[in-house]
Amino acid sequence: MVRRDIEALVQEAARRAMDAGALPHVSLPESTVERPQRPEHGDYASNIALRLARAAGTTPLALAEAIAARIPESDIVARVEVAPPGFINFRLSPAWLARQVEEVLRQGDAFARVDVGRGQRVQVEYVSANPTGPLTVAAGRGLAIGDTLANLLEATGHQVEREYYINDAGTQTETFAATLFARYRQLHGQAVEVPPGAYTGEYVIDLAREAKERFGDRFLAYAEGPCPPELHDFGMQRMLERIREDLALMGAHYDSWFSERSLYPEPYQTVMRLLEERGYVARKEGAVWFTSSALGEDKDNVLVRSNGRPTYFASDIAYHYHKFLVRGYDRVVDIWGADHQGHVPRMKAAVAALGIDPERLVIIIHQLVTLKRGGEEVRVSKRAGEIVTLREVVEEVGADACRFFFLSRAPNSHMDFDLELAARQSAENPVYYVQYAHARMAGILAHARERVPDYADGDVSLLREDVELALVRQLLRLPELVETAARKLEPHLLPYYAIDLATAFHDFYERCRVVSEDVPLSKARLKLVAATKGVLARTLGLMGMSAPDRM
RNA sequence: GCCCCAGUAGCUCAGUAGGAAGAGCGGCGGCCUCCUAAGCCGCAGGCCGAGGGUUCGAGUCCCUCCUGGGGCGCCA
Repeated sequence: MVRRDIEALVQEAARRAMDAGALPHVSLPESTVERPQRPEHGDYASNIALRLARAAGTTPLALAEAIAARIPESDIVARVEVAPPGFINFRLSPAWLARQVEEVLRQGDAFARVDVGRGQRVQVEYVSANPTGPLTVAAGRGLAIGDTLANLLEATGHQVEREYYINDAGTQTETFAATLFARYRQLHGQAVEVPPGAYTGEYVIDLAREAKERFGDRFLAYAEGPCPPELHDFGMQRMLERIREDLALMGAHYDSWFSERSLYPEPYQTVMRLLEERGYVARKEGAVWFTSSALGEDKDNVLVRSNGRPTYFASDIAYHYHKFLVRGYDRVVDIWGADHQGHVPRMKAAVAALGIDPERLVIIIHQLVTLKRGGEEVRVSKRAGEIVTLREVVEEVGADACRFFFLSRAPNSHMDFDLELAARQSAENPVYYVQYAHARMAGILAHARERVPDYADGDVSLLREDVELALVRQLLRLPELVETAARKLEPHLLPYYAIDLATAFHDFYERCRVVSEDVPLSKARLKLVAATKGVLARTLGLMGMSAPDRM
């Protein structure tokens, strides 16, 4: 990775400066090299002199000169310059850059991999919406973030498991079942109301109709009681199937599906006993509480209701116990919507109470998606029935565009999604800009198959144009970007890189004819195109998007 | 009232462990005899919400305030 190579040169130069007495012996900052925004400042820049000038008792500029003069020779770097107020700027060697095309081709898929994870076991849990309705647009955002994060962690040498947590226990599922049962009875001509807090969406009526066809009137015998278990399970199963279909539409594939019910009686009972033994449990007002206020939280939280039934929070503690202590993940990443934000501190406190380092649990909160239609806000509530489903949006704008759009904003950013705009602007969506670049490359390679069938012996040292080398520079960014995005758990860096890469390619395309009368040059450029196509395809792959050969 | 998140170009948003203000869209003006014009080139557009502080240096860190979103259930 180039940044590391440059960093090593800087560190070596700094050590030499110390040995020469130009710099006192101080501990060197680990990371000083970055990519400047402006090309005049070179390909990489180190701020080491600015950071050490005070300790060295000299001016940043003088220290920069002292260090720059001691940068070891390297075939990577063509020029080292000192610039005010004390930056050391590096310009990469054109010949070395051109050679990297061979390197990218040789490495293939391995080029996008950076083994910093060392096989660490990481679980990524995302979406995990209740099986009480179809997936909403907000779930799509969680999906895009979680799925891409999982890809990034895999690319950085982690052993990744993607999990969907099925909330198939608890009050919400019962309310859902009760609604279904009421609808079922209504379809049989009974005058019953849906229960308070019911899921009033049309889809529950559809589901009741399905149940009626399948089961006839056999549940009417249960008239006055709660929803019959068989109908309840039927409803859950059908909703889950629906969710699986929606996920598949977005191209998400899970390694495991974890049922909340399966936490009972074990490991739930063990967890409750552990918390009790450790003194984090209190009984008051007929309920069992987790005494999180003793751990610095605002308040205590109920684990077991006065009616004897565990809360969602209790399930979640048992669930995380299972993740860490039964399955033994080194790290767990949960992707939650902002409506669960208040749940984060107590979840961390609970994990800590179980003796697990809370740093091992990373909870990424993504802000909610505000849906708009023609500038007007659309309220979305699963229970109230006004729903814009993820499926509707995917069918309207396509899975690739959805993913790209969801990924283009940092999880912490609020997001407006205007359905009309998304559909209308689809031709100008950056996703097409990026995919079009890939299709163009495929087109060129197809065109070349007849004229220059074999370019394996192409000499990449012929690549000397600015736009050619600018493209190579973009290719070399990918490993750095993958590492950064995985370390910071920020998948939104990928779409921006994809746009930069596509821009560099389009620019190259406009200025450089690839397949021409000049056969040696054609061969060299075909290698560049092939390398770029691979890098772009890998970038799109990390985002879970397709890389079309034709558009 | 308390807690979390955000406020950067007309709009939607980036800004890679403080370091040298960006992209896309929209606007205006150019470019197809040629491997895909879903493309390229140029122009315009900013007191980075406000005010203090730390620092050689702040969009980035700290404090106060303003605006918007989310939370503060024996719902999930």
